[in-house]
Amino acid sequence: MVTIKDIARDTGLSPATVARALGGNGPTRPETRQRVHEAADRLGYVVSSAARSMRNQSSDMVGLIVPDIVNRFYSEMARAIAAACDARGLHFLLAVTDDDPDRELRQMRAMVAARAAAVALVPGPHSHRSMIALAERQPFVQLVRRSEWLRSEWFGFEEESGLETATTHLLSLGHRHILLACSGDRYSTGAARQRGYTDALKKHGLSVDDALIRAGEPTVAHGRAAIADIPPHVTAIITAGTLLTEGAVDVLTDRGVSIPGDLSIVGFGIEKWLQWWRGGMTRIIPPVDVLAETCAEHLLSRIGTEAAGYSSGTGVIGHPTVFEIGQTTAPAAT
Amino acid sequence: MVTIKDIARDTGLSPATVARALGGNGPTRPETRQRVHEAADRLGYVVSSAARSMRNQSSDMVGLIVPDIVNRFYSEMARAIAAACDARGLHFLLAVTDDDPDRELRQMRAMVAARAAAVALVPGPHSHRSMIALAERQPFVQLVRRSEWLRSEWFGFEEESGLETATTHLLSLGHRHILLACSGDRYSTGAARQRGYTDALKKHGLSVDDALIRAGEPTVAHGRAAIADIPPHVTAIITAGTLLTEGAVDVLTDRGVSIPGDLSIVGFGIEKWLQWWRGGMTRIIPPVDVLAETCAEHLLSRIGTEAAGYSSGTGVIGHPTVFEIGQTTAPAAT
DNA sequence: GTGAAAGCGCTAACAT
DNA sequence: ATGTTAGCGCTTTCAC
Repeated sequence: MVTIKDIARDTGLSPATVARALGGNGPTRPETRQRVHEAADRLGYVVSSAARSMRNQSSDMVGLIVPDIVNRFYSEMARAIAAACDARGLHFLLAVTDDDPDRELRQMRAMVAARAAAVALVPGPHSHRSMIALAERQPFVQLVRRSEWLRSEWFGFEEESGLETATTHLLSLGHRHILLACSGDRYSTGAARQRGYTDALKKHGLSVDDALIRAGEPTVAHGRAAIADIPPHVTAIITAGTLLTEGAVDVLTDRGVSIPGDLSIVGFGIEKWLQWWRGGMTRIIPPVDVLAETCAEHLLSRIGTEAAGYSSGTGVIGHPTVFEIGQTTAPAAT
Repeated sequence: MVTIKDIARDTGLSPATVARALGGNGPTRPETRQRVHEAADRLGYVVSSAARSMRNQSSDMVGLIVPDIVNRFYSEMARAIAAACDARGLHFLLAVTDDDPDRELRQMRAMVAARAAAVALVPGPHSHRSMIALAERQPFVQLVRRSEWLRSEWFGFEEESGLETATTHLLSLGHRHILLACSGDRYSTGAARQRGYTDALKKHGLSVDDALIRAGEPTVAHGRAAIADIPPHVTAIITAGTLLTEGAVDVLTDRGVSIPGDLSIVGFGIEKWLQWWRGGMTRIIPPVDVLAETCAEHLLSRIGTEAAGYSSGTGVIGHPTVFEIGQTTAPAAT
């Protein structure tokens, strides 16, 4: 391994001077700098970020912990944070939890072990209590979902109003029995979306039929399962999640259900295909790119400030979702 | 920052004993280990991976450098590598290049600076020459695309035969003027896909019309541009890339082109919606999940072996693609 | 403008 | 089974 010492030996300078020449910190004659850089290139020198962060007591890594990097929701976050990091000379530590609390904890420990400059987390269900102490050790934000224990800023969406709008749309079309596929209340998003749905029903003076709330994991599999049996009086469904929408569409396509003739459907997501499916799906669109940008900026701006800079009441930013009416919802048959 | 020294002071032991108790390496009395762990938990100790990698002359980081993490092609790779890392107690450094050679080089330097245990790269166009030396410093593989300069193992797809199959399919349906949207030959995949297309034409004794090969960047924008003007005698198109397919579908939907009545189309990709679009798109499917798995296993298995373990002729693994015939291709009008 | 020296936190070698 | 010591590569005083 080529070190600063090797360059010092090669150029006949001291390690200190070499470091200054390379880092551009202290004073160095331009000629010296030249000579040092030439030697560094020739010998193939690359700094050791381990040594540097040891000395500096901080690294240039920013961490992101997500349930699933294939999900576009989260890969957009990764893209935005990676871009923001690159612009600032920071680097990017990605961790995937698969919504497993143990894995989540391991990854959070790894972030602390790496002395990450900042960490963003999409918390899974039942986060371990020891996450709290780990989160306090650097600037930290929660994304999309919010754990009740973790005191931190949060960047997410106004899930309730999104679902309320969607539900109201169906009610105004005359639908009275609306099936909701969503994630369970162990996920803050699942809970919020259920609230939005039930609130809309209550505002219209309707009672909530618990059998029509199909809560489960936010997966394609649950999307399928949630509509495996649709009671005959149901005339509309809402799939309140990207993967749930995908699973439901898969089943509906297989069955050859006529949309919106037999059934109205409101989907959820940002994927382009939603606007191509059956002439364009009526859907809830979380503006993920905006959120990702906002959050990346904020998180990185907090680097260097005190870690636990969170004062309760601040920094809870719910971004509104967009509701787009397409061809998959129509008045209920009378 | 709580260090081993603090635990040593707290327990009245020496730093070395504490390290042994925590790491489980050297011999320690169970009772001592107990005491040390209790103190570590109480004080909130988390090991410094910087210090550890400095001492060990190696880190527990595995790097992946991709053009675009939102592209499912690459997020699948990330998922597979992240999972494989987690299973082995390694961690995951992700870098995004946006197909910018400068950014690619910066990210590769960062990997070397972090003394990554292994690195996988999806090379962009015109990789810098200095990538060569950086690649040699740890186990290294190329993914999907292949740079001619970089000597390393490669995991990708049999792009040529995939395109040849697709083109032959259209030829056998009687199409004689087939437009190809693809990436330029600065991308190894673009070049290979073009070869597959022209080979098929030549085998059928047809000449290649260069005006029908629309090469550009692998982006949605180019997918749109490539079919902005379709010459009247063209009866079929192939969009040889995921984002190109997306862009083309967007335009075709806007224009209300009848598929396959007016035009046959062969797409490319793994996304679920391809099988929903117009009753299922005829398409080339690269089995990305298999490739990702294979590559992750291989890369991690090489950790600890000599870095430049590449002998020419070895390790060029092109995985076959799948060709699925859907509802978007039909016999050419006569 | 340059050099000498110290120390970041950890662990392995060696001594007890 | 535990303690002592040294050093990984870098940067930052502090001298000169």
